[in-house]
Amino acid sequence: MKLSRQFPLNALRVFEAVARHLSFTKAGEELGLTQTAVSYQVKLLEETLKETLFLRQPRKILLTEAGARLAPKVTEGFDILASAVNEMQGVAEGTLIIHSTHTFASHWLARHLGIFQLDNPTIAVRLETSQAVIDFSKTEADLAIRVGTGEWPGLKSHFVMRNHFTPMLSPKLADTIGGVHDPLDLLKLKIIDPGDPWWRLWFTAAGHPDAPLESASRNRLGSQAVEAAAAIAGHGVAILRPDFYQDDVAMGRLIQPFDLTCEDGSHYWLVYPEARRQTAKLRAFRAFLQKTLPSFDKGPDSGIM
Amino acid sequence: MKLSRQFPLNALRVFEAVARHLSFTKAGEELGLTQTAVSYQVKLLEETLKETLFLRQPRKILLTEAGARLAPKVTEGFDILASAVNEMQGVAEGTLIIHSTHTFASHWLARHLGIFQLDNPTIAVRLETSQAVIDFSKTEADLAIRVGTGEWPGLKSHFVMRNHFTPMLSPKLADTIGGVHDPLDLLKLKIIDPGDPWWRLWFTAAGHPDAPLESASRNRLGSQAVEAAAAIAGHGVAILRPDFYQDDVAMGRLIQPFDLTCEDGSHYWLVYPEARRQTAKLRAFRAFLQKTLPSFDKGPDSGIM
DNA sequence: TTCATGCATCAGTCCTCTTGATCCATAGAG
DNA sequence: CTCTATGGATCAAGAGGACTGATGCATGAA
Repeated sequence: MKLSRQFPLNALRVFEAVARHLSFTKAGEELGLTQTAVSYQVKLLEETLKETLFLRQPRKILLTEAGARLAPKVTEGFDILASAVNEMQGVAEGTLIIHSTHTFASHWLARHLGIFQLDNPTIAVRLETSQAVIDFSKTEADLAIRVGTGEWPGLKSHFVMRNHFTPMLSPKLADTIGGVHDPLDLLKLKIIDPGDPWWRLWFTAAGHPDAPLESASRNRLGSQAVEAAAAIAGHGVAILRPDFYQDDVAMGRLIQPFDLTCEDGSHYWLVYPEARRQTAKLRAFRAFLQKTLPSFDKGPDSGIM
Repeated sequence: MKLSRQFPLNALRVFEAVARHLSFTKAGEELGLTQTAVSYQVKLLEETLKETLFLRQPRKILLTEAGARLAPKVTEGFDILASAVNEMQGVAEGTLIIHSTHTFASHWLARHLGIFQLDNPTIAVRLETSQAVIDFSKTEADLAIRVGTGEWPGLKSHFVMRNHFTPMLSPKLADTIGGVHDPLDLLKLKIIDPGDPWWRLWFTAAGHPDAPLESASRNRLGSQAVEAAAAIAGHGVAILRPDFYQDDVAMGRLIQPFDLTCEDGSHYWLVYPEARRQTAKLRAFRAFLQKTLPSFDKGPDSGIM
């Protein structure tokens, strides 16, 4: 209780309202307090300052000289505080901070965010990328795009898209072996990061669970972009998310030899703290995904994509 | 508790300190709170604003963008509030508001206040006169000079001077009857306000309780100055406080024919609310009276004057 | 006179605020 | 790499402050 005694801010706030209305009762109405409470607070302030602030005359009150001198500056002070809070909230509402993996950011968000910004010209977007799973309490972010199962305690998550993958390579490389027609053809080429579990999953799905793959332990975290670059350069076959490389396919830099795609159970999700669900910018972003992605919020098992 | 919920001012104050120190613990020390209390208040504010203000990282905290935007303006707001209170108190301490009867103000205070102001150049004096007994809760005043018995509930009173009186008249008028040598000589002249009870008291004290005086009921409240003016103009004999007319005596405009003075039990007192006893300006004023008036604070029965 | 208005006072209640203990994560020292 | 110090979060408990409703008082208006 010490704080309120050192400097009775609430009493000062009540005083400010009373000074404006020149009425305890009216000030109480403005503040949602009873006249009794107002009287109490004013008295408290007067005792703290050791100055009489109001002259209580029957049926009306007047400011003393001290009170009259105090009131305008107090009003100014509270105005600044109020506007500070308002502006802060306004600005905060007007900036959307997105954390995403580098891959998703560069291959999907970067390409579609323009639509969001056209639809929401008042919202500024800040896009941050990081491979690590961010902690909303330690990092400044309104939302994040994460890969996982969609289960994170305390966070609300919406399904964004499946995280499927399939081998991709440059058409020139395919030509060196007369084209890729069978999954096993791939083994004639250099496999980029053959230790990636996705390879085993894919070959298994293709009916070749025993395909001879080196089982190096290297994790592919964060390297999909590098692998893609290597594949485009013709250094080998990479296992990639085809969605993300449609441009490269269209430009003839990559081909997807098989329709077969695989999944490992983890997908892309939009996540944010449960409590912020209702902010305008979040609603706007959800609406944007809804409009742009047919699969949005439909769960990993319902959508086709 | 409603006020603090609508807009948690104390939490804002805590936030301000934390933002300056970038430390919950240090802010707590500044405010005289524990780290726990600071943590609680910050959390409260964040929940109210629905904005994270600090990023809690191990062994240090950072302001979020929202927090960084909020902090400087909040500091400014509190600075203004603090300076408002300080200035108000400074000004209030620097102004002494005296309420006095018109008579005492014009005949004693006006003549001696110069000394007080020389001794206390930092204190501005505002002198208000009124016949009515003022109510400190309804009128703005630091102290008052009152006539009475010295007993007022809730007020501290110091004896200032006896309220004695004696007949006074113009020397020219005295000459018209060959000088005033015996109290009964006065009856040869016009008595100004013969209904004034002071006349009866004085004649009784002079050994003539049966002096023939008209017993008009008119009260002399506030009219001493008028009576004096009439006496100076030679219109008759007035019963006055000799102290207040020493100048007129010195200038030959009035004479006090008899040394005998009377009292009616009421005297001049300095009064002020008990609670304000220790303010600097009140101490200064008491010291001034002490220095200037031998009778000050000695009680009506001890002093000679 | 009687009524209406507006503040002060009082006693009681609710719940905010604060504390102290404890836990946890990390940076830095050795 | 282990150990220690630092700094914040969490928890339960308790004190005391803020608020309410009823009542009283003084005054201006009808």
